[in-house]
Amino acid sequence: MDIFLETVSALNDETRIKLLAFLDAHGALCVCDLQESFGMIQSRLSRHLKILKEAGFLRVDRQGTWAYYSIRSPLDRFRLEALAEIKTLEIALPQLIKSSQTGVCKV
Amino acid sequence: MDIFLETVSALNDETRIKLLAFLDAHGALCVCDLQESFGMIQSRLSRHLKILKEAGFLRVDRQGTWAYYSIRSPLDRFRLEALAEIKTLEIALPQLIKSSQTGVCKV
DNA sequence: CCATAATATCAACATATCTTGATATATTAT
DNA sequence: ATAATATATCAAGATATGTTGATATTATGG
Repeated sequence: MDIFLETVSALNDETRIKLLAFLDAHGALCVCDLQESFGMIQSRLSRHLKILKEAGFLRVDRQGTWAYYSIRSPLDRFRLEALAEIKTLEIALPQLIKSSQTGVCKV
Repeated sequence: MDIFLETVSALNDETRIKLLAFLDAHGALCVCDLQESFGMIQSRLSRHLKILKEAGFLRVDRQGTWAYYSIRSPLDRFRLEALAEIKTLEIALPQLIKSSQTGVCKV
């Protein structure tokens, strides 16, 4: 029950749904990239990523000071279905800005 | 997005998860029965049933003053998967008390 | 029409969640 | 060690959600 509630609770936020769709579309991205792409302040992003990670949706790979977030694989059935459902939604996602690669990243 | 969020939001509550599991197990029940079975006050139940209904999980059949709630059918894929996931959870459900049939129903 | 019963809604309060800005932690380079 | 950068955490305020008790609505029977 608790795990299911944690999963559902993680899905219960528009920002996090967009993050899942975005990461699903673009693969691994660091907080920096997401910050630039979504025009969102860093603490807010960090919080949502943490919630998605703890709910089993995301994995993190740390490389130096960067933290690359991506969709966890494999996902169990329900999370996979949730992600599939999210992909069917017509969500306006931002343009990807890879500030981590252009060296422009300034928090 | 909005519909998905409404669906997920409806699932984001322990009481409602139990109600779904209970209605799935027992079929159509009136508020009265649920009230007795769950030992829950009527306004609280009514609220949760409304949320589940508006999120597309439940249907209501009114017979006189009674309102019989049951799992809506057919359910779309995601809601079906959610319900399936709920069924896999080991939730302690209350005993069914059909006060509507024993005539004991007193709100 | 009036009373009763089942259900729905409302207002007030409590609790949880989200956002923001500030601060802390961790890693790399000098 | 110090500085700089990326990320994480925290505290405070704003908003949303859940619970309760009271009241409203709707249908039935006398």
